[in-house]
Amino acid sequence: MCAMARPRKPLLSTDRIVETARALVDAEGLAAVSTRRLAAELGVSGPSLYNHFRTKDEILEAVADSVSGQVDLTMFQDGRDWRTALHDWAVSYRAALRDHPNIVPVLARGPGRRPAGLRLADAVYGAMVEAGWPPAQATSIGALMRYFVMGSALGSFAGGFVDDASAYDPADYPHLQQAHRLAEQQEKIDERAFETGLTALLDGLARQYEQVRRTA
Amino acid sequence: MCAMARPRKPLLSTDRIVETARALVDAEGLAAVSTRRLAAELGVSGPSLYNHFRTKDEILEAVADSVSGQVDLTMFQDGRDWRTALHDWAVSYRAALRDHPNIVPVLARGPGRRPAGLRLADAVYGAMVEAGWPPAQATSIGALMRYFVMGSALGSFAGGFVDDASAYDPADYPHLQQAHRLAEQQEKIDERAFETGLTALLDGLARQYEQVRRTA
DNA sequence: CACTCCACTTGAAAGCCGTACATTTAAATT
DNA sequence: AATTTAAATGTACGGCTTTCAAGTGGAGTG
Repeated sequence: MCAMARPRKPLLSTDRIVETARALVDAEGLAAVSTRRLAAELGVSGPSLYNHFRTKDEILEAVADSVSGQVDLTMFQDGRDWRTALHDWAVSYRAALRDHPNIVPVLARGPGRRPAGLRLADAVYGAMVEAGWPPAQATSIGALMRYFVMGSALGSFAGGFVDDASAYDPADYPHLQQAHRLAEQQEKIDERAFETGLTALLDGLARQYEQVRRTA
Repeated sequence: MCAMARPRKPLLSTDRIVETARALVDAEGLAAVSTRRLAAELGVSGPSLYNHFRTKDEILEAVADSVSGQVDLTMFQDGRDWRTALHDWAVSYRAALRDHPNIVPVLARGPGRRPAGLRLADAVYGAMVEAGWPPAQATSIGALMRYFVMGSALGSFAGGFVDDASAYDPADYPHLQQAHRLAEQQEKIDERAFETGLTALLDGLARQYEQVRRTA
């Protein structure tokens, strides 16, 4: 019987796979992405994917990279001062993660060998050095900003406090009595915590910058 | 034939399961923990675990919680000023994660309903309020500190940059030429980035604290 | 002491999963 | 025209989590 040979036009392309996978991740979460399910979504049968990717993980990495690619980097070329650029970058970074919260765990594994992820690190590092930071500090800044943005994404919209009040015995957490009620306003809390932390970080870095400049 | 009945003394206990699971995670990573493998490690057969936990995920959550429980919290009762206490807490928190890096992805999903995780949040919140921070800010501080510590753990010892130099085409990331070499010194970079970021965060928060105190 | 009930472990099995492999056919290359 | 390569397929293997009925010893009640 027909063993479905090579079609006139390829049914699959890496781009189509990544795009469909991203849509599936966004809509139903990481756990919903199985090779069979994704293949079905593409109108294709299971192992076909392996003609375009060596492994399922490669697909997820590609999805993650496509999200990294959505982070705006133009602020590093506008002649903005380093502090404003860094702020805007963090906000844009976080916005990209917020748009695709379900892929964050993959992204959080670090830049790895993903081109767009590396481009992020490169842009920050370059801009900081150009702004006058010593190379070692510039490296640190890239890393610590990533820590904060990733942590804020993972800890919040990827599921933080449980909103089921019955999960808490108020007697056990005396101070949280007020705080847990806020679980329902989780979004606002996260937004505020992110802004507060970002401002604090940048204030603190500005202080270090002055010291560095003074001794140079 | 013998269908292995109820033994004189229960072979399993939730504590023994959690302890063994933690050892397995530490030694071989999250991926090595399958119900069968864990059961084998306990000298028991597969589904026996389900007499003590409803799901595998519950086991991992328990492991994560046991790690949260190792975080020192005494600094919040020593009469230390809030800034020093916060610093010491962050360091202790990170140290606990560093001791069990493989469970970090589970921990990063947020405190959920894990008792020890909630106790952490409670302690920080309470200490900040007592130090004079307004409740809303205290909540933010607990969240943003968690963001930073978790992000730093995930982004670094849970696997960051790939150390295979062939992964990078230097032409693509002009500024990273120097930086990527440092992948081999990853640990030192992470340590420094963490310290730099923590100091900056605390400096920034101290500044906000002054403003808050002044207007109160 | 007899008897019932429950706690604990088990083997078997259902229904997923990722992926290796040989196979088929069309396109691309020589 | 002959040959190589690319894309899709069906089948299959081994692993996974979890369910379930069944068996058996201990604990509690009469």
